[in-house]
Amino acid sequence: MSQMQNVERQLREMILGLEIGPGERLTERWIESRFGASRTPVRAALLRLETEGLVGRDGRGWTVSPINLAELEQIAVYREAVEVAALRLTCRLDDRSGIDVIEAMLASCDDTTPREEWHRVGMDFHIELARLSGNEFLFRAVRDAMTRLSRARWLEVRDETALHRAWAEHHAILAAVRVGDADEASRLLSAHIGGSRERLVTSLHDDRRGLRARGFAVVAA
Amino acid sequence: MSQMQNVERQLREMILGLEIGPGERLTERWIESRFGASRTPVRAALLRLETEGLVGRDGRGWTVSPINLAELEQIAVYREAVEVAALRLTCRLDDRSGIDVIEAMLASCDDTTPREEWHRVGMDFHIELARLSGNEFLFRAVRDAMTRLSRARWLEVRDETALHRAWAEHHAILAAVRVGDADEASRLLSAHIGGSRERLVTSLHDDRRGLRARGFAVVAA
DNA sequence: GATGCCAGCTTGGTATCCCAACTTGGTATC
DNA sequence: GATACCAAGTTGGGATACCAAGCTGGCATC
Repeated sequence: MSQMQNVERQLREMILGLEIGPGERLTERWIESRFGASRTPVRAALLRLETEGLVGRDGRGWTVSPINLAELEQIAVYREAVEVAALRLTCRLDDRSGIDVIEAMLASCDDTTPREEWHRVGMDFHIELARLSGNEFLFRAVRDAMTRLSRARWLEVRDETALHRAWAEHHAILAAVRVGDADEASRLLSAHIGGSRERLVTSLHDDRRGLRARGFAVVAA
Repeated sequence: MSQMQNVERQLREMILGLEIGPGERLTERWIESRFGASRTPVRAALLRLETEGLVGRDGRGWTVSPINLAELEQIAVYREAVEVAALRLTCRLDDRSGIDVIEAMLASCDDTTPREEWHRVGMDFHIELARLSGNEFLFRAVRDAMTRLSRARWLEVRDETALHRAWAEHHAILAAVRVGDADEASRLLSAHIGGSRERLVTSLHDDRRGLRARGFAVVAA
């Protein structure tokens, strides 16, 4: 593994894992010493992460992108458009056996599974579902949207009931895809994403004070 | 203007303008000497252009992305999803006066306008229409898709009639948006994009031999 | 004590150097 | 003539040196 990919991967993990807080300043020299790399791979990593929206330029200098409420709502609209489009493509495929793999993925979570794993699988559900469509651009759009959302997603599900409801919705979507009912699958997916957005925005709004107290920059809608 | 942005912009223009042929190899050192910059900004530019899909890695080394017929078809599906989503958002806005600006943009082309300008305005129509939605992600998705299509678009319109028909469709879409008829606007836009895809693919298929003769790499569907 | 100013430090941007991996061309060997 | 092999060159990845701009802290001035 090259240094470049290494720095990129580790830095992304730190940002997504909130080990570096949203809004925090980053200096190339700090990253350099933190990961034991020189500035060349550091800059490459920053340029990449910038296109993912995880870091941004702050005049001179770099900043971990703040959590932006308005942006999260826009992403929800965006992902609904691309996820539904991908889903409709998938429903028209002759071979939809790929949903079995996704079904198995969902089933891999049980009561003993740590919360963090549920989150990851919940995201992967949407990503893999989009991948089934075979359209590389729709897939990437969903993957990138989920990446951007992932820092905020840990806020979303606190209670078990909401989590299990989401899982039931995932299964229902797969069932509709299995029988090729594009309209029903789309309706379910739209509702699922809408509900997710709703919970996310509400939860984030409620927790803004707490986030700010932890030093995280949160931009209001 | 910093060197970094300079190299990026000039290199992008050369690639989009087919001054560097699809499939051509690029070396960092050649770009360096060509634009009188050092390798640092060159590499920053390449990393950027890679995320735009204009250049790619070829094992070790860089290559101008070939024109990929399958990719173009996938982009057409992708852009239809995001453009229609953006259009529907726009139709729900209270203030849709932005379409006047777009209308004026269309009107700026007449029989004396060079062919290249028609192309640019035709692309900008879709980009600006998406911008009206106010959704940054849908807007960027459309802009990036149009960028990727732009190298192939010059193939599309040879005859005047097809060009004028496209313009008529543009006007019809705007008219539907103006009165807030989302369903009609979406239908027209979908048909417009579908027709565009059809002509593009046909034209590209017919010209593949010619493109290859010019040394351009073209990947079949 | 408030304020203006300057030296020094920090920062990202750029240039340049080094290196390992790979390519290439020629050559010695059979 | 075919082939194995080696030397020289090329390439991208990485490290480092240097620079201009901007920030900071402290000192002189009022």
